[in-house]
Amino acid sequence: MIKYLKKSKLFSGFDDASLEKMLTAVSLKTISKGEIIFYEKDQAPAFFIVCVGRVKILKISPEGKEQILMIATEGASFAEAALFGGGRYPATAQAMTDGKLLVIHRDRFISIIERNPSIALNLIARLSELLHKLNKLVEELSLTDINTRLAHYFINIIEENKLAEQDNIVITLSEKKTVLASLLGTIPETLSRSFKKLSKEKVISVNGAEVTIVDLEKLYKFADE
Amino acid sequence: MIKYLKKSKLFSGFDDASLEKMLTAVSLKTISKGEIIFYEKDQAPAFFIVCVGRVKILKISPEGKEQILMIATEGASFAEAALFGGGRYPATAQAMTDGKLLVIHRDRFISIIERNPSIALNLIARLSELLHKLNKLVEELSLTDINTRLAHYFINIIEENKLAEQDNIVITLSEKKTVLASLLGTIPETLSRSFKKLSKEKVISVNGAEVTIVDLEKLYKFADE
DNA sequence: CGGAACGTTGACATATATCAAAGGGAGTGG
DNA sequence: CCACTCCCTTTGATATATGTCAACGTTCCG
Repeated sequence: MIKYLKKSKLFSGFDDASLEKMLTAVSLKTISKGEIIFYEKDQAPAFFIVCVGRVKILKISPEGKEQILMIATEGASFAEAALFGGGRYPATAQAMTDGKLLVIHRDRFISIIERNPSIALNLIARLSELLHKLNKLVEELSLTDINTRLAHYFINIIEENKLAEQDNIVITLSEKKTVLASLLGTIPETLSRSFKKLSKEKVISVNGAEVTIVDLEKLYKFADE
Repeated sequence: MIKYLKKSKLFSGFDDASLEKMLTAVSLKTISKGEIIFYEKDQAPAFFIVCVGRVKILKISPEGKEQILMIATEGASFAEAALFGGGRYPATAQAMTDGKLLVIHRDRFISIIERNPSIALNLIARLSELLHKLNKLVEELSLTDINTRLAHYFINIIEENKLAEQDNIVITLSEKKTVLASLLGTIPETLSRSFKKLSKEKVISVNGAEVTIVDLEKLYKFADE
């Protein structure tokens, strides 16, 4: 399990001795595709790190519309914040694939960080990062239309992977369009129309899950609205 | 300044000796109504605690629509998360009234918490609380209509102040309706119509800034949609 | 008293959701 | 290898919520 701890953002950079201490707070859990790991409002005795697989964190409206808050991939942790504020999970977690999770148990973990400020600092950094992301999501949901959000999505990918220099930027969508719709706060039909719109405006061209950036400058212009 | 530190959530419960240590990281700042304390994307050398007055944290769209993320009242801290993720403020802060702020300087504060796990734990709790609130905001923006959001707003106030037992629940709005609109992710015209709708449905009755809950059960029903 | 900010109302525009239908693509079983 | 099914995706017609713009009344405060 130490191997997995090391791969996670939260505990990377620690020496084996520190990680050994963590082990008392950790167990392993196998998940299968579609499985609900926890429901919103469940009691929160633990948080998780993804070793293998992918997990989505989501909210569901009474009418059944789904808003994905984040997708946790390998090495990512989720539900860290549930340990403190209120002790309940603020959203639902569902496995998108089969996989394995590290389960970090609340009480033991807290007593560990009480004595290990550097772990606390890592956690603080992680929570800050989450806050930034949610901040951004709020901004997009409240202040921008879907075309803009889609443009932002591409720009993020381009910047994170430093693709801007290339001549031909091709992005292979890592999510099904249905899932992407939910990430962007909309539904597949609307997303499909947004793809069409950006295509018609000669900003991108789409072929299944392959998106070619035709006009990067225009893409930035779209994102600015 | 120790007095103000004690009043803040972040540092309440500490003894004077611990707070003395904090003083090396703190200075005082006077603000006047309307003043911009920082802009989104500014370099973030510090975070703040409100001693006197009220501050709003907001995002602005290119078209000028404003989304308030939170309103910091006396004792509240804001922009804590900016110290870590990226070092820039993720939103703009503006004084709603004249007031005074404690300014907690980044580098000194970090070196203090490196040696004081209990301060780190408090900070973690605070960040978790913020995450919960943003989570909720995302949910509302993405999944519910304005009538529902307004109902939620009232229910929150009722539950926070334990008003449910009273016969006649009267809420005096602590915000101008323009501000409330921005908090709920909408504009004054739409909010006004929402007030009207809830009034017509005999859920509330409105007289200026005084809102009387006419039918609590119905209010909960509205919030459930 | 007068002006500025706030609040409401109406007519209208627009973005997005909803509903219904149909076309692929991938995988399965015969 | 074909036929079948399931799920994803797209498209069209329509409904609805919310934003926009303009006008007017109201309150607040210098």
